[in-house]
Amino acid sequence: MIQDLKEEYGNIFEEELINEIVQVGTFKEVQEGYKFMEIGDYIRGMPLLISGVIKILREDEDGDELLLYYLEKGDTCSMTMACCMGDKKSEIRAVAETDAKLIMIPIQKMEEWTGKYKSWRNFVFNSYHVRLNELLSTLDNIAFQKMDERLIGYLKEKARVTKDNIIHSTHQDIAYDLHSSRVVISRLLKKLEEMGKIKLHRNYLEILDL
Amino acid sequence: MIQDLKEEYGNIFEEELINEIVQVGTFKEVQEGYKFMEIGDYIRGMPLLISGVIKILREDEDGDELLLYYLEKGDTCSMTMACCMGDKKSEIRAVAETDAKLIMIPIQKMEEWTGKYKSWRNFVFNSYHVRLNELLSTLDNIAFQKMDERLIGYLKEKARVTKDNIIHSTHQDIAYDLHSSRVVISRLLKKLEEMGKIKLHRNYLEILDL
DNA sequence: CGGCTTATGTAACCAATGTTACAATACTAA
DNA sequence: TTAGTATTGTAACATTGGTTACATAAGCCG
Repeated sequence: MIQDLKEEYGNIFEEELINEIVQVGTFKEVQEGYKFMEIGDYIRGMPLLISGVIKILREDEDGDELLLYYLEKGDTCSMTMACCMGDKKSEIRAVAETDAKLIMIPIQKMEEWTGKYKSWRNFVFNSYHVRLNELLSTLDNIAFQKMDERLIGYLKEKARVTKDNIIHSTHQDIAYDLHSSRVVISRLLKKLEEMGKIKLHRNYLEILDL
Repeated sequence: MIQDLKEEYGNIFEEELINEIVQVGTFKEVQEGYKFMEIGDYIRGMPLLISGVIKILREDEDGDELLLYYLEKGDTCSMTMACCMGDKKSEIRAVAETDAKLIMIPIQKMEEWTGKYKSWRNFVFNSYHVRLNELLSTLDNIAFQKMDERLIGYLKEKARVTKDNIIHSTHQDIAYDLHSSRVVISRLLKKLEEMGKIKLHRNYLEILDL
């Protein structure tokens, strides 16, 4: 754990802070599909992602989903932080998109470290900053783009975070993430295939030239 | 200015911090329609809103707008903070929705105070927190609601922040904020009028029972 | 008053997306 | 192997929202 921590966070956190993290943090290794957090859950701790990808989803009252963004190594969940502050329930769902390693920090430490360590403060501010912009760009996509463009963006982003030009998703999976319907996604994917941009298979698809 | 400041922020900031703000902040009084910030502008300072309402807009590359949320007294602009951090350009446009009073803080002080004053730190964190949730809820509206529901929500919110059941907007104004077209908004407003929820006039409309 | 501008009402039409229904195919487990 | 299930393809249709076009009305200013 110390190894991983130093590798990912060594250059941004002071030695002393790293030591504290080692003492109070708990190492966690989870499999793809593991659900970290559900909407309405009380926050247990704050995650520092070491490796892997976590996807953050929003859901409306009918259970319709929408992918907000991915967390990658070096990221933390600002939503979690935002929730800690107000001692509130989670507004989002967090699911491991790939196998992942992370360190959970007890939420009490957040406030303490914020006064104590400048590097921690910067890290927290920076996370908020990044996440606000991420949310903004998600909002842009939904507000200003049509579904075909959103689909292309989704495939690119997914390929980027998983470092794999093969997208291991069914059409239904994609439809959920984009808050659309399976038929619509199948239709658009078929068009992309006809344009030579992707190749469709059962349960996965290849990105050729997006 | 000291009067206003103490009234709005006296109970959340230490005396000492208030004094610092008085020393380095500049008081500003602006009229409805005043444009604080344009997309691409470099951030000059951070606003502490004393009175009035500021609306925060997002724009896409074609110049299409979208209302993100309103800032009210006691609020500050997290987007601005987020931009300061990265020494970046503004991602949003800020326009006075009503006449407004505010204090501008030089951005250099942000970092300094964050280390020095716990109350400032909490304020900044809380602003991020509030803004993240605000953005989330904007996103919910766009992703999960239809235009008629969004329109009703818009009218309610606008009546709330302006404390006025008369909405002083043309249909075109509303269409811009909701990123829709005038004809669509006229159509939906007419429906709301037929349902007895609002009464339409030239250049304004009354909310009867939304 | 009479012409100009702005705001609103309305119809007809179009495009994008969502829905329903069903067939075809591929995989899975008994 | 076979029945059952999950996935994909596709057609037909509905709905929402956007576009174009034009009429009407209200306010403004000479």
